[in-house]
Amino acid sequence: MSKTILNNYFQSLFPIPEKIVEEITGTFCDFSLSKNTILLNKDTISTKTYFLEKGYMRSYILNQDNEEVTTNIYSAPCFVNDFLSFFKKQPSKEIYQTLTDCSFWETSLDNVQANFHNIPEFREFSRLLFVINYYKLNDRMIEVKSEKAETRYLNLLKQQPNIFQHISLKIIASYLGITDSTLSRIRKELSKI
Amino acid sequence: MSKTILNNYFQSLFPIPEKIVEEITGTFCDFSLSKNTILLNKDTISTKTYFLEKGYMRSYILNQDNEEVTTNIYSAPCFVNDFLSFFKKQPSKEIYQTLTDCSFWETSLDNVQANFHNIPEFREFSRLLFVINYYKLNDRMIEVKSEKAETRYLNLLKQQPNIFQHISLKIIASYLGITDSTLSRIRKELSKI
DNA sequence: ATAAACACTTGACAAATGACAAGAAATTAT
DNA sequence: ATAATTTCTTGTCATTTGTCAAGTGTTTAT
Repeated sequence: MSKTILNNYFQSLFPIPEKIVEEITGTFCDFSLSKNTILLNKDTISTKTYFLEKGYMRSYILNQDNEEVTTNIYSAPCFVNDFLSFFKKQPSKEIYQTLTDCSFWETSLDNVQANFHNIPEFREFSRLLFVINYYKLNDRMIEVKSEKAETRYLNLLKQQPNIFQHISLKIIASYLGITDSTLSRIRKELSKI
Repeated sequence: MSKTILNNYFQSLFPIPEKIVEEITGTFCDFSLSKNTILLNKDTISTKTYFLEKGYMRSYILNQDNEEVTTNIYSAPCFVNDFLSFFKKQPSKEIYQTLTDCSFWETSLDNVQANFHNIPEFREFSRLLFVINYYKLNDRMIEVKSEKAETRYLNLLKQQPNIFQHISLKIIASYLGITDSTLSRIRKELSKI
């Protein structure tokens, strides 16, 4: 299994000498999961960091009424982590589930720690990954507070058109913070124009 | 000016030997701002990291209609950072404003970088700060998507009762993602019970 | 091949929230 | 001390979104 995609991902955020990238990704192992499989369940501690090389995933929580609320959608290539669970060794509140067949790279916390403390470039990379993730989440937060559902749908359609080919509208609706009925009506309205 | 509060904050998240904490905070300088002053304006690059020792702040953005949307509320003691602007040297999209008289500690990116690469304990501390901030933001995201305004208000009242003594309801409403009229009605309804 | 489960749409109605305007109360500036 | 500004409340009405239930078409499991 070639590590090209994984290695390129490291290069894409931050210029890192190829030798160092190979040192970082040396401990990563690959595996695959089929559609609708749970990668990380709630109430479990995440012991690995995951890189999604191919496929689509989501994370979701169950609210008081046991309804699923999609918290994030992941399209490869990207890292998939429950930061709190992985770094603080706490039980995850969210469930991470594949939405298509997926292939991954994983490595352990020990390896991440070794890289974090020994490889300056990896430290910078990790921090950048945090900054970018935080910023994306913050943007979504602003959007959900200040835009109505139709605008949020249109933004998503523009920013991640590919997910509509692979993920059900029910899940996309829950990601947008609306019901599937409402999303259906929004799409109907927009199709009239 | 005593660095006790600042030093204790470092100790509170992660056990760090006192000598090392003093090494970390050695480069921090203090300053004060009066109420309703802008600490960091939009379209500017954040060159400092800030620790709010005393007082209350908020960050907000201006939406298309030039309305203020409060993105975060800060109550001392805590770090106040625009991560993307500070670490990626990009213009900030948000405005950071004091809501009461505030006192701060600040240090430069160069100092943060030196600590990040030279002091393992600081690296761990920084990462933990990111993890905690991300997790809080994620929780708020889940809340705003799955709870109605009244529940969000009650949660805020429970989790941060102190802010209601220092921050106007208009700003709190905008933080909750509702109008001040709606917040006023929610409070009226609740007071009846 | 058939049944079961799921995805999507739609209708009728209810609930939540916003928009706008006006007024009272509190705070701030001069 | 007075005026100006801001904060908070409240009324009326419109808009957005949710709830529940039903129906159709598609996918999945056996």
